[in-house]
Amino acid sequence: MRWSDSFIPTLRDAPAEAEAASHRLLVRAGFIRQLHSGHYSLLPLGLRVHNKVADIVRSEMDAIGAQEFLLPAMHPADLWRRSGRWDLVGAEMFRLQDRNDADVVLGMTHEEVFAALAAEMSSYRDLPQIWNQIQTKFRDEPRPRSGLLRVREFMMKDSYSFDLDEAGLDAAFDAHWEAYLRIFERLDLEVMDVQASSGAMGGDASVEFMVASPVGEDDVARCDACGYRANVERARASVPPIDDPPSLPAPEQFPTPGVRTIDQLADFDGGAAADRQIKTMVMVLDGELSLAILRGDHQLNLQKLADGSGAAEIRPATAAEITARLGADPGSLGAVGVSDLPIFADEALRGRRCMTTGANEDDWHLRGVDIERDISNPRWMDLREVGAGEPCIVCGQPLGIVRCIEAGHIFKLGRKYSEAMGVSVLDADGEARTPIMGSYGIGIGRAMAAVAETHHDEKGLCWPISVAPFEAVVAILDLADESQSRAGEVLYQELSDLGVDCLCDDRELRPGVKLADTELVGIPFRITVGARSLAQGNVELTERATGETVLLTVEEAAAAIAGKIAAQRS
RNA sequence: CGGGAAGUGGCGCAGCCUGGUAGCGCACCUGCUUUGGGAGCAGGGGGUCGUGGGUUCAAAUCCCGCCUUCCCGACCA
Repeated sequence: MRWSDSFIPTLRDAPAEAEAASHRLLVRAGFIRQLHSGHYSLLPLGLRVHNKVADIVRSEMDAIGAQEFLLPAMHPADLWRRSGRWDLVGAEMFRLQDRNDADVVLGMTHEEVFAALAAEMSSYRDLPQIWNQIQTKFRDEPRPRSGLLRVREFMMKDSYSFDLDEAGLDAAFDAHWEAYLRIFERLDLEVMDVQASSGAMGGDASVEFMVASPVGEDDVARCDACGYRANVERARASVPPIDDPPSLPAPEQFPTPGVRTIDQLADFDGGAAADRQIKTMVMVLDGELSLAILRGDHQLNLQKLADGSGAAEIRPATAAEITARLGADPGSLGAVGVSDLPIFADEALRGRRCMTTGANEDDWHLRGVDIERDISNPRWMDLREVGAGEPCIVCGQPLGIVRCIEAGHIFKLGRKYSEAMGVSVLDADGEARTPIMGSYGIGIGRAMAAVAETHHDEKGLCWPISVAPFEAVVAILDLADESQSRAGEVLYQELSDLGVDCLCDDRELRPGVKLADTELVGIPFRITVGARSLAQGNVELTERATGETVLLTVEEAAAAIAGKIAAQRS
């Protein structure tokens, strides 16, 4: 392709609203443009990269025996009612009516549609199956952000496995796990496969593929010593035991004028250290007021509460709700004597005695609280969020917390959707069986942004050859110079004939502009054809990633470059 | 949805406080010169100042409403 004929609108300045490096650079280098919040147009260069990412994903899915489908993006509401997600999902799903006032949705994922198709299977002989597609998903995100990293309309490779039993699911799950690691390796993304919360998708096992990046939105706890790693929504650390003094015969109320926080109570004369306090959080779980209690110096992780309680929707209670029900303001709350609300207790409180907590009366606290004795029917679960430096649950070494972009996620789904859609096959004994499903996703545009995020420098993007918009660019510095333009044209032709995905920069611009543009766009190899080297019969080969330049004779250049590129392809 | 910021030509910004009919850099068009790291000179085109209302002789500027975008928190590929 010729640059002079192409639409590659590069910008010297990035739009003011772009902050993430991938966002700024993809806009500046002419890959994407925003249409409105969360919806981006892929320009020709952007689509080339997007296609290459999708091709890599597709080839690895093919390699594990997945069959590609293309399903509708618009679904009848009925399908989502059958799975229960019409009510469950809420505002994140785009919903609309057709001309007959029938409810329809824009698919945010395709479990329902694939499961509906799977209902055509009738024998165990039809299993196992792995079905995938690369399709646009729509999600009315509360907050689109960071360019392609979080959008409302995006291409996702989603695949679904159907197996007769758990062992089959395990095999499909592991096959995807391996395939995903290969995909991210080919994208030159360093991913961590981490234990994750299954969240709203349901199911029991899930693994996320995380790319470390400050612009990510997830935190991963990682142990460098033993390799333990998990999303903080799921990660656990060991909590050193605390030696409690003997308890009082019963909780004792004492005045604490003005004390509203854990810290204030820790400093208060007659108070207690944070790790000897019980923190009481009032949350609304699916509309029901509930208490979550933790050690005073521990943080509640909302996802853990959601997973542990099974609630679909969680929010902190408002001050008004709290006062109406508990009779005190936030800051003086406690679970002692509360018997009409569900109480979720963090494991770290188990067995603790002689603790201090709010009395549900402003300016009063209780001391001498013995948890098992004084708090009625708590449901024990892991609720606390791990912090950096805490001892690893496996080996005891300090954990690190790393900010990450979630690039892929695989789930063991279970039978929720196959059951809802009436998928049933007869097994070898003639018994009806509901196949078990797995669900596996990679966001194509997000992966592209993650590559941009981790492959750039001050000059611009720096694509790995596997997904670069072009593998090489021939930059003819002075078009007016016959010998340069002739040599450049020949080289461009030879490289193209040798199968190199090549761009020819034949624009009549000053050399500085052209060189800066190729660097901004991030093409891995630049062949510079200019008077200086050409006088000796040479052209220059510059590698974008390293800036290294070597001289090659005009005659040998094409073959040498093609060889070099072939060696780097994955 | 809670908190913060911002909407002036394609991009980046100034002008607003103290109202007087819009300006700068980059980009763009024409000509000449220039040509190995974002050229120079000369000429030129392009803006309902997000939007609706109000105040005023007069509004980009002051007041009120709305819309949109971005950033920080709760959700996800």
